[in-house]
Amino acid sequence: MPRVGMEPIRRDALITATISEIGQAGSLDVTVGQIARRAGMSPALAHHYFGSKDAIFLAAMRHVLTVFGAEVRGALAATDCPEARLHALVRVSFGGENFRREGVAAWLNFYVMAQRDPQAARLLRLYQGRMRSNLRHALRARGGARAVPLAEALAAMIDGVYLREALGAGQPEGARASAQIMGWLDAALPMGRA
Amino acid sequence: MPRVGMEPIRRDALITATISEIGQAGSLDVTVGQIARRAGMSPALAHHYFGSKDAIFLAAMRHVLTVFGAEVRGALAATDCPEARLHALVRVSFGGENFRREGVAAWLNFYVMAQRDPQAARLLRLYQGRMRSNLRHALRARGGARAVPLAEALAAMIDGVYLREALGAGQPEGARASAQIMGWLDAALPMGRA
Amino acid sequence: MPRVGMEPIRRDALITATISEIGQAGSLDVTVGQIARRAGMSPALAHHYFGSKDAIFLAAMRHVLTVFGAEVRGALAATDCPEARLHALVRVSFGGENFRREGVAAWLNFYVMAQRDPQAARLLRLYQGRMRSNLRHALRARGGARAVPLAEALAAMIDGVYLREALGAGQPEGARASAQIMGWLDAALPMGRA
Amino acid sequence: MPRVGMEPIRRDALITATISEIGQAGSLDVTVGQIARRAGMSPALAHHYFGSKDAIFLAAMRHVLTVFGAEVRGALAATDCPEARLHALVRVSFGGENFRREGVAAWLNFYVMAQRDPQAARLLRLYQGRMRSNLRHALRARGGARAVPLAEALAAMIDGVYLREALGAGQPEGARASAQIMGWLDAALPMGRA
DNA sequence: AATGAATGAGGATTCATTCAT
DNA sequence: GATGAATGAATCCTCATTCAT
Repeated sequence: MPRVGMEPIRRDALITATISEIGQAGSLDVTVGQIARRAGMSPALAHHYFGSKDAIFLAAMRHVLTVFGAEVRGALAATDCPEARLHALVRVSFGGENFRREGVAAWLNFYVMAQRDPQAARLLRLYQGRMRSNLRHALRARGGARAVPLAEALAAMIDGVYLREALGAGQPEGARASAQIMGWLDAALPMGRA
Repeated sequence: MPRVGMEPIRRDALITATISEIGQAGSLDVTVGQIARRAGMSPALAHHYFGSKDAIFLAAMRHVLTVFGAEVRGALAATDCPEARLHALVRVSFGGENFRREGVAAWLNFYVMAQRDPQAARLLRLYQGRMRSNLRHALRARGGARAVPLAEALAAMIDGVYLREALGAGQPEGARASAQIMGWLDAALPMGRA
Repeated sequence: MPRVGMEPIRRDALITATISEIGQAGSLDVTVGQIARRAGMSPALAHHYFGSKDAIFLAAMRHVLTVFGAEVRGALAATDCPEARLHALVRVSFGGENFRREGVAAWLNFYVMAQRDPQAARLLRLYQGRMRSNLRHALRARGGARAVPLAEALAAMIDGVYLREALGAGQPEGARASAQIMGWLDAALPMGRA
Repeated sequence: MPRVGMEPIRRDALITATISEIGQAGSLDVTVGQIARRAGMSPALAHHYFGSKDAIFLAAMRHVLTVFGAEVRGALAATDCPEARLHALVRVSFGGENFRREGVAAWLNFYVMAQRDPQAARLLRLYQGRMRSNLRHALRARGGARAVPLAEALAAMIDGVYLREALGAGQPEGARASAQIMGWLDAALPMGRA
């Protein structure tokens, strides 16, 4: 039953399956067979479309970061108020697609992958750079000269909370995480302080 | 040339080798053979002493956390001043044994392992619990009622900075990391504020 | 853009591509995909036309032998002088289509194929029989009763030199090979000796 | 039932099995599994001892050439008479270990392997060099200045006859092959002619 | 006529683990 | 105490081949 134009469908299915499988396994110890089965095809087809297991992983990672980037852009487009943009950045980090159990685990494991794969490292640095830059701009109004180190700190804290949520026994809860971060931010940098 | 009383020596050698291998590989994709070779023995002997690969990993993780715990205790024993103890906790987190390249990678991967292995998860939660508790006590003097959420925040931030350093292109730098954390803390909670 | 009457064109393209690929690989370890790609079509079409990989190989072998047979006929048609015909047989063996690097490798590998495939063996024996017969006739004038064993010897030697050239580091050189063979022949059977 | 000191035994068994398997298949299309099974062990053990399939093939080829070299030395040691040495060289080429059905096929396929593997090519050139040198020396007495080209021709013819025997329907017959070669040699270079 | 889609079968290689010595 | 020997199970990947379009 081969229909034409399957390529994008198959690729998407494989990427989704990869993220799910990594999320469920909690590690990159996932076989192409598992991924392919979840995506409803043979392992051979997975190789046909991606060429190698690493390429599949990389595509999955790129997908996660792309989706996240889109969400960030979407959230920032809604307002020009620096304060609101700051909140949006934090909220987006702990909301949406990439904060379900699966996504969190996948994300954490991409950090691991980046230690081995230069392309993965590049992707991750790209994400980090954009996040820092966004935070700096949003903090400028409120933090003035302290915006730069504060952006750094905020970014680190977001990752830290992410890590904790990834390990928590229960379901990660985006709202709680966001609130936590914003609470700390308000403590460190009361509004109208600059 | 089998000698008596080799057991502790062999075990130590294996644990050290495990941490080094994980650090070098940047992931848990490390074979028992590699570990054993680095430890100067046969894979069979490694199994003889630990029974399984997972047991070796777990022992290595336990070792890292034990050493870290000892360093914390040592640092806290030096003073009763809450302020100094706070600094000590942060400094210890980014200094000593577990903040060399290898140690950082191993640490990060133990987080991964904890997603799969309940015993590893338990160990990690133990460490986290102790760290939170220590931070809370040290913050009580300065933060009063806000000690609890602030401890949480500080702990998360420590992990977040850890993550960033693990990924940085260069060598992780403990001093810089400590300074960053303390800077944030001073911003959020000026001395003598409570 | 399927056009009618493509069959012979496609088949020829595939056969040529097969010989090139085998020549380049230096062995029969050549995939249908490689052959088809070089012939400018999909692997599926290659199968459509030949039915199986073995059939493709066989057709290629048949082609090589057919071309060789045609060259022999052409060379022999030029003269009736036995001496000239003898030279022609040798010259043709080391000249033309089948003595370029590719051809030599393909030829050698057809010997290998003949060890497994009865049809290939039959083809090869056919070629050998014709060659022997031609040599015998050409030698009759000069060698008399010794024509039969000498034809055998000459045939063997042609194959032997072929083998050496196939392995030589540089490009196979038809002229040198021919001269070598004729030198031996003149030594064994001086002209006008019979 | 692991006994110590198995390594040489296993290696030998694998080499022998490889030659047999190649001989039987008539090509290098032989799996490590087949070889290992015939050698009475698991494929994993075969890899343990040789590291790769190519290494197994290479060892087998080296073995064949080594045995052949030993037989040559043995035959040449028996006499100082150039004539006898010449006969010995030819006889050895078509006798002994390497002229059973299996050996012939293996030999032919090593030629193929040499087109792909530089190490194999080196081995083969070594054998060819030694053979040529031996033939030259043995021919010097009889052929004088013509020894060099004649050695070349003789070497080529030996290979050519080898090829024919490899393809013959029946069992290769060393005696017949030897007689054939010597007959031609006597025709080209009658004794006492130089 | 032509091809993208799809897969089953197989093959090299790795590795944790066991066992006899 | 220590290790070489040994393997079963898995895993990635390749490829000839088929099929619907």
